[in-house]
Amino acid sequence: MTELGRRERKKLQTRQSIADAALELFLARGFDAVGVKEIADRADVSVTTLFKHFPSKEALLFDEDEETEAALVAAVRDRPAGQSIPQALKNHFLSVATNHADHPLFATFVQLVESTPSLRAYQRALWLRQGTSLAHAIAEEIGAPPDDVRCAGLARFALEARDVIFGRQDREKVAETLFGLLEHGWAADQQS
Amino acid sequence: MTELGRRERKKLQTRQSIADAALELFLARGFDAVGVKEIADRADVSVTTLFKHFPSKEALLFDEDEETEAALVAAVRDRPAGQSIPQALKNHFLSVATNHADHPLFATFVQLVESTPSLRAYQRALWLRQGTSLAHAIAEEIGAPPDDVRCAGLARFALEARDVIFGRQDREKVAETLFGLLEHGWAADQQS
DNA sequence: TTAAAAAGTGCAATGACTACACTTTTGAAG
DNA sequence: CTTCAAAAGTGTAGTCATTGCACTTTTTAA
Repeated sequence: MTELGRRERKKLQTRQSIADAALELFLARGFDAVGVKEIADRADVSVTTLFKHFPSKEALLFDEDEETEAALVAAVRDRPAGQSIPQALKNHFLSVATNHADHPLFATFVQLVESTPSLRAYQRALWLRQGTSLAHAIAEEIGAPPDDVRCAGLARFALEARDVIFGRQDREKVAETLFGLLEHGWAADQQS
Repeated sequence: MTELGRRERKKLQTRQSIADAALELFLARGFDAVGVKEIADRADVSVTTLFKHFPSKEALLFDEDEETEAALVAAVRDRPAGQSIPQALKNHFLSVATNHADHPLFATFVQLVESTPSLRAYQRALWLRQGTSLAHAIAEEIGAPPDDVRCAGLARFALEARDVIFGRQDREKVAETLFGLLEHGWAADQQS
């Protein structure tokens, strides 16, 4: 199933070297204080090659986003019977957040992103893209047309809530409050 | 009250020339196809001067934002008695949207922003900033502490809703749906 | 009248990103 | 095993937004 030839392996390895170099340098000295050239040097590739693997400097930090998106959709689709969609999303975000809190690097990573405007913007853009997939997943789940406004709205509100949740310390309580807000309106004239 | 000396007047005039030149060129040829140099030339100022008036190329298009923010806060604060806050916000956005729909330039402007990623990102960042003022206004209105999570959430959801609303044609219906979602949750354990 | 603050200028630099023309490596077909 | 086209990588030179600097010209206010 995963038939990777030498070529593909080397390519992935190069990509990984670049991403690793970037992460280390960014964490050590901050996003704006590190130039693309320096990252390329440390990964022992040319700047041109770096940009063949990543579309922008910001992208160097955000790699595993198909997984994130798949997990998000799965959280909605595979939620336990009887659980509402907002509930499922709330639980998903909380579990992701606490999972990450284990990883010691992660706190630093979040801090880096939060403190760098251009990274925040980039991350938001990525989330927005996930918004449409999430909206589709929700729509399918309740048997609505894929571009249903209600579903699109819930999706965007939920992603917005995630943004707020990750920025706070008292996640549990915040999540409860925000998704509570959505839960009632969602349940009002919709079952599931 | 509005004591503007010659100096201030000239400064404003320069600023306006730049903004005008930028708007014309961007509308005519698109954001990415117009260089800062060209704008400066048309406004008959140096590039250096341009950047003394505006912090970035994107900022050339978004000028009147203190007004926007003030109007937003006012919409909440001065809403008719008995009207809920989500209702007030919904009405505000709809009236702004239809007001703008009159102005023929505005449709083109919206189109320009929607179709240029870097402009969308910039606009979102501006809205986020308004989010905190709006949250404060809401909190004050219901007598909550200024950093109340519930209010911050409602504020962000509302601004998100605005984003969706402006991107659609059937604004009225969309607004009804989205703010309906918020209305119920908001009313659930909160009066006003 | 005059000196300091503000507005504007041109120049040179930085840093992200791209186009280009080039070399090396690799997969696969014969 | 040879060969050859695609893929991966390189270096150079460029564009474009943005900033620092040292400078000139206004404008204000004492």
